[in-house]
Amino acid sequence: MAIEKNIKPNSPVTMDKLVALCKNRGFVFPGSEIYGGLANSWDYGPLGVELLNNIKKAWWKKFVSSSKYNVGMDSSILLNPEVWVASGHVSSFNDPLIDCKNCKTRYRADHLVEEHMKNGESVDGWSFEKLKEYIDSHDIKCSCGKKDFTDIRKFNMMLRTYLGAVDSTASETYIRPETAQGIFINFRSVQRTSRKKLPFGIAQIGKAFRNEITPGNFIFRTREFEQMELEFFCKPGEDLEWFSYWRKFCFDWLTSLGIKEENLRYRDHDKEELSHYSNATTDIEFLFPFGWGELWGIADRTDYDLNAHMKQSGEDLSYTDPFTNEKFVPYVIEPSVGVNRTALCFLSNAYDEETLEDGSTRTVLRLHSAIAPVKCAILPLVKKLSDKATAIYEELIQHFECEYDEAGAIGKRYRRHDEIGTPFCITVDFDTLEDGTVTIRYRDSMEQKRISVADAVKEIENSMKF
RNA sequence: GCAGAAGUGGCUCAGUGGUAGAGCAUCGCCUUGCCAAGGCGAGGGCCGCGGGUUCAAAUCCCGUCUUCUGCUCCA
Repeated sequence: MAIEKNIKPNSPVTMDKLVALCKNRGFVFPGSEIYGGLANSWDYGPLGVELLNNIKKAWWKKFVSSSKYNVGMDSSILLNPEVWVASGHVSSFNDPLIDCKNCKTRYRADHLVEEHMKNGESVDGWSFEKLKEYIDSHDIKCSCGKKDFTDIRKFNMMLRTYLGAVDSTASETYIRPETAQGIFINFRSVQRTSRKKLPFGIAQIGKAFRNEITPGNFIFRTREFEQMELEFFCKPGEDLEWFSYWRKFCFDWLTSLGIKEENLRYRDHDKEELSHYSNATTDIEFLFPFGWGELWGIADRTDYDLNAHMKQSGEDLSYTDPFTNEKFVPYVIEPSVGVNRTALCFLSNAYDEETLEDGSTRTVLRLHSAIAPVKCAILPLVKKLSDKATAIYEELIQHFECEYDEAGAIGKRYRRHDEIGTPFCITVDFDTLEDGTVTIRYRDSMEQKRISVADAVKEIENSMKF
């Protein structure tokens, strides 16, 4: 990245620094690197996968395990194509694209025709054949002067694949662009088996794929990404109340894990911006190094999805209130957040540089213990203490993620762990051989104290609560 | 897709026609008794790829690929 950007006045973080740190320390690598790369794909290394897992664990704990309302599920990535007809994904994102074979400029065929007709008439509903015929039979040229267009092709945001061994006989299907539909189509089964009464929610973590025209900003927008979604079903009329509830719940989850409030804001969509299915939508935005960006979308989807699936499938997805016998189609509140985007949020929020008294600079990731990939580093003060330190290391990895490092000066090893966000370092010295105590050193304050190994374990485990 | 920029060891880069370099990083040994960069040594590059010019190309020319940034678009 050529341009250094930093729009956060009091933070030293830039995208360049984050990308470099991620690559150098094993969080995130450019995808398919040895083959020259693949645009906007990223692979997660040893620290990156821990970070992602910790984020998912923390979300699941708050939204599922410790929630009295919600249950989890895991639906298939490949679904019957009818699902996407019902959801509107097949029809409503279907641009007719046409390319000039000469200069490679890309146009939207419908725009070309409308522009040529110059009467403000809409060509909505025209078939691709009709559009192509109009273009061929009229004097429509590319801006390069040539009239040599490709056939019209539809651009759909969904990635497609074929089920079945032979392409020609296989059926075309889609790779899911969101996890939500997998929940809606299982609504009845989950409700029946979990015996949940309204209001209740179904949560899912999983990958989704979108053929984005413009991906970018590192792991912020990629064609393959992971979502953490909750579909919360409630009675019509109670939806706006629950909408507010989850809106705040999501915000609090972020701040409880150390995301600074000044880096967060709500952005309510106004009426014109609302999608066709939504009553109300709020984004929780985070101040990324490149500017404010959507992190979490909380939408009141009304009964749109369940109705659509009822219509498409002919199945009854309504709910009967066991107390009143009232039968209705539930409304849905959907808080949806991207895992990868959240990882970028945590990294960016945690990144700090400190100038110490001796004038040197310390890079430190102030990650919450629950999120930090490594909770504790075990460091022998000098190599002679390796045996004892190794024994302690082997004990501690039974409790949480630890790293052992004996290379180089002690101060250098502290700094290495500051840089990857390790909240605690345990140093083994000669007193350890005598009385079993170690030095625990804190990433944020750089202070240290004597402690028994057992107490250190307790303290570290405590710090992971949120 | 368009426009701009860039591709030389893991990273940052120097090298503008004549045997591929530096710093940092990595690894080994020594040193090191608590906040990095002390000593010695080692590994690691078809200079993105292909073609051309030349006695000779990382360097000049043409093509191509890839990446990044911006734009178009966006549930």
